[in-house]
Amino acid sequence: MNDRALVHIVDDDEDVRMSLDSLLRSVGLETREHATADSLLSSEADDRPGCVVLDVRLPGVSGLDVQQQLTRLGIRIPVVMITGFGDVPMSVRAMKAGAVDFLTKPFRDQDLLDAVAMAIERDRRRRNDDIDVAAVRGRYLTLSPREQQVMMLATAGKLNKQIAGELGISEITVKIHRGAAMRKMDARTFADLVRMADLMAAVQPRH
Amino acid sequence: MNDRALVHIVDDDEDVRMSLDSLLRSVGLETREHATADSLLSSEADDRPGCVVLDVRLPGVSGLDVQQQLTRLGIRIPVVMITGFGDVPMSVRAMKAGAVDFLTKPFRDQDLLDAVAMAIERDRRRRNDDIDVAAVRGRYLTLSPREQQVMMLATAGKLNKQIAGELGISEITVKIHRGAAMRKMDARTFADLVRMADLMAAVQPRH
DNA sequence: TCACGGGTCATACGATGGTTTGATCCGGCA
DNA sequence: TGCCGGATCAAACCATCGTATGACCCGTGA
Repeated sequence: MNDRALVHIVDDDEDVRMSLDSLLRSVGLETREHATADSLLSSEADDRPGCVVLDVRLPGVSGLDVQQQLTRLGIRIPVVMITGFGDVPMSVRAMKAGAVDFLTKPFRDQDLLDAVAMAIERDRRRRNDDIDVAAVRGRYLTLSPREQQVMMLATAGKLNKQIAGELGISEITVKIHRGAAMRKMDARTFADLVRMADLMAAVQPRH
Repeated sequence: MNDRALVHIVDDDEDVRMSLDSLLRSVGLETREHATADSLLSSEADDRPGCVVLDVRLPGVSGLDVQQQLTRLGIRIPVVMITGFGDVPMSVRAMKAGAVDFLTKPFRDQDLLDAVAMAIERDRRRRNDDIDVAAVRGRYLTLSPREQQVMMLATAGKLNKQIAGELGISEITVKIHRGAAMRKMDARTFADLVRMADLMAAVQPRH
């Protein structure tokens, strides 16, 4: 509901690319064509929702490896797999790796469009979530070290008095840091602050 | 790390069942054999982690339909699909529906054991999460209607004074309800209460 | 009829939270 | 050298929270 979506088409067969391209454009989607995996990987990150339509059979590397590489690079764009020579283990691997769909050629146009629509919707949601988390995290980084400490201890349920004890400072100083944290985090209430702390803790925590 | 896991084997071929049975028992897993989908569906719910090893080809219904039916019934036990006659669309449908894995016969014993182990681990985690949510929800239900209202408004960030205004009661009464909610919810701090409210809101909300 | 739980409220008190004013100290940086 | 942000603290003040005591009303069920 925000930006115009962009679909990356990765297939070494130019005819297939053109065909997919015109199909996707016919429903109002913008597209980029890539003949190789490198072309996709070297394309600059787009600041809008989108997905990748990825052929499994590519010159050099497999589409499955490309999918894995995207994950490894932290590029979490949804992938719709297509292939002319698919087998079950291949499709299962792709789906396990998070593919939105796995279509075997020839597929019906509508099936691809459905898969792409689903992928874009998924990306849109993920991006919105990421934006929220990034905003909170960004504000958190503007806090001074002490303010960050106080915020974490406070949202963990500690009283100002306890925080003061743990940090070896006076309670009045804790209150000042706490107030600054609330202001900088743009938290109207303490409940907001707790939720922001949880939001930051929910993602990222390298297990 | 809690209870002994239970694996349901659903296959109409007795030889296959026995073979799977002995394989799974050989690694210390407990099993139940089912020749039909109905046998599985009519088996009582087990109060321990487990999974289903489900043949796609069953007399009458398809394993895919059984999987769907489990979901529809709210039985969220993980499913490992196996089949002798699998094709890509079938495997994709199963994986989309949440299957842990989709193996085509003949498969290596180790592949099945890996899939089952993964499924059980997933179930264990889900069950632990469910237990936490159920415990909180259970305590929430012991709150009187007023106490529930006050808890929700408080965790939404409202001040006692505002809550009193919205409910048309005095602030002192709000404090009493709030205190009772804290006690009954077993929340040591207000931050705990906020997290409990979020935990309950996170699941269930039929979107 | 009585007991009980739920809901309501007042008074009173103490603990906790939040802000302002004003001040000191320190390290980095122009 | 002087400025600035970060950190520290005190005093004073007010708002808010939390709980205890005691009280009243009401509907339900023993």
